[in-house]
Amino acid sequence: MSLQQILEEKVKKAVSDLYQIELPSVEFQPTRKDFEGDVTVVIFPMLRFVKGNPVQIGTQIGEFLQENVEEIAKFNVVKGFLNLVVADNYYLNFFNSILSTANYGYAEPNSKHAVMVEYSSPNTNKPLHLGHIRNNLLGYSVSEILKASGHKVYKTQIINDRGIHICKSMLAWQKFGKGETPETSGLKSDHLVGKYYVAFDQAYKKEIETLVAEGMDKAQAEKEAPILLEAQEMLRKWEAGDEEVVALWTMMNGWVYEGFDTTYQNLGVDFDKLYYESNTYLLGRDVVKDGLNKGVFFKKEDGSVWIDLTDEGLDEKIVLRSDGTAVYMTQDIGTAIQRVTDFPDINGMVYTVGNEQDYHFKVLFLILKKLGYPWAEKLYHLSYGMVDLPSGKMKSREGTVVDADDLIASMEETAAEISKELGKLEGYSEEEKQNLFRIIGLGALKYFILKVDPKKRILFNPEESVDFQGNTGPFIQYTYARIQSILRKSNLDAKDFSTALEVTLDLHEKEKELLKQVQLFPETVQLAAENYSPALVANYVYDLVKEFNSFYQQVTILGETDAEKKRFRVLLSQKVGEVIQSAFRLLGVDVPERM
RNA sequence: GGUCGCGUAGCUCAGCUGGAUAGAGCAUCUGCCUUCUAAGCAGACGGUCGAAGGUUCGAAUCCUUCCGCGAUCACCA
Repeated sequence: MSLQQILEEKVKKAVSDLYQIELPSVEFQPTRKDFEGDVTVVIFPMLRFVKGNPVQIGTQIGEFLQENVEEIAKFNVVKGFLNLVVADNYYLNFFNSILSTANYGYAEPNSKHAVMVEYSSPNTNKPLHLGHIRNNLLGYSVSEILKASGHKVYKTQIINDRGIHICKSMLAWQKFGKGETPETSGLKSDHLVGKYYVAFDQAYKKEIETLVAEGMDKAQAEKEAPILLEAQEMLRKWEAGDEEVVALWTMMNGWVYEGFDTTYQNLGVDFDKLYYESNTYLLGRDVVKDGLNKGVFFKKEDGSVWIDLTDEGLDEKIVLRSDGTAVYMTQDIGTAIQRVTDFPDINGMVYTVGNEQDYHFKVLFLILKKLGYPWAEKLYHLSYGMVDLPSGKMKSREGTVVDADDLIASMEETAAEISKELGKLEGYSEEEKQNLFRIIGLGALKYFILKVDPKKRILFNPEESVDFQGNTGPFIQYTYARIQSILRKSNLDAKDFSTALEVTLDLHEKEKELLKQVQLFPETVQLAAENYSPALVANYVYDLVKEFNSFYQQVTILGETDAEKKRFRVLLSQKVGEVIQSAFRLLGVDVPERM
């Protein structure tokens, strides 16, 4: 039973004994730093039931608790706030109880229903950029958080491997590529494909210019530029299964996948199952026809199929074109159903997709509900804000993107520069150093992105890039490394680490604060899972680390002469290190032994 | 225009189901390495919580209106 649960009962008992009144609930909050105490009971809400002076009521309840509850050592009352000082041995007992707990803070694996998390839905015509990085990191982290909260999780990706965009890259390569391959060009394979996507756009723009110069109006030129018509023709050929086009498509998509794999690997994200739109884009059509019979959808005169959502305050939405072909919505309906078929145990899906698609998902979920799928109630759009540059939106075609691979590389370089300046790595091999720079560079990047509430947009300034000091990944990693250094020097053996501590120890104020923060970890994991928010984990671990550094500065650990006190401080440090590592694992960030 | 989201210190962000004097980091300034890693610690400076009303004993938090920024409202994805 948690402290708060114990106290809630006791406060109710106090009020019942003192005033013969049954309280429906009691309001607690952590005591503010400027007052003495650990937990505060707010008296104001009780005044509705208990008439009287809040200070007097608080004092009487405080006296009752001090006398009747062994966990309460002292109390004081300020205005309507009853501040309770919790006894040291309560915290020591708590610490003993988690001393040997592996994966402290994580719930029993697979104790909750299975969830599928979709993240990263790239187009296959260009390399990944900073926007994809946010998507990937968020989706991966939320998956790990859901796992830690007890869910079984399937990570998935929907790869948009068909459509006009990839045809543009293919056509430009055919026209201007002269048979260039990743091998002959020396370019990373997805970047090579991206190069031709840009080349297409340049050629297209030039053709429009020419047409406009010849007297055509701009809108018409944009529709009739020969190279665009060619690309559209190529898409038709692809849909018709033209061998040559399909072979080119297979080859160039292959290049892109190879490049994506490297980027994913560098980012440290992975997937349990892949879905390709080229396989699923026809899936939804039968379902739509079914829904048409059931009256969920209706057909217009031209043969197109729609759903009327005006009762829900939305518009009409098309689900099938007049020529019978699928739109985005159709294929998403199909994909959702396919996933439930493939993984019958899932009871919920999370779509990690930018907030520009809020409306799409609102409609998609409504349609699935109207089609009568019970699991439609358990769908969640993890909507996140865009990553913008000071110059505005990132645009691949115009080259104003922060490339994922470049960014990762530059983070590692910065980590290397700083490490070199600080010069603490004597004895490390070149390989160990490189590995460390990767851990730190990626840590800085991932933390920078994940600490922000997902729904807020991120402004990324490449000039200023990402900090390595203050509320940052490296700051937290540094604290972990310091703790490991203490553990190496502590000369304690395995038994010292597993034997329960004397509960008669007097706690230093900093030790108590640390224990309180450690105690919050399990509920933080649950809260982060409920809110699909890695930011809660990031902020939690930052507070923990700040608290530890303050403790580290003020209290000697290895220099302590009392053996039991020293052992406690080492063990406490070790536990804090464990929690840092566990929390960072939820963010997909590694921790170093030294730095 | 309709709908949705956001607006907190110069900048980047916290602030749980309403509670005490709104908190961090960066930047600027001041101390602290002959004790466990100074990527650190301690402190100073910095706020009409976009604006106005309302609910409440109490509002950054809930409600309404307005302002600003963004997204969306395609037989695009």
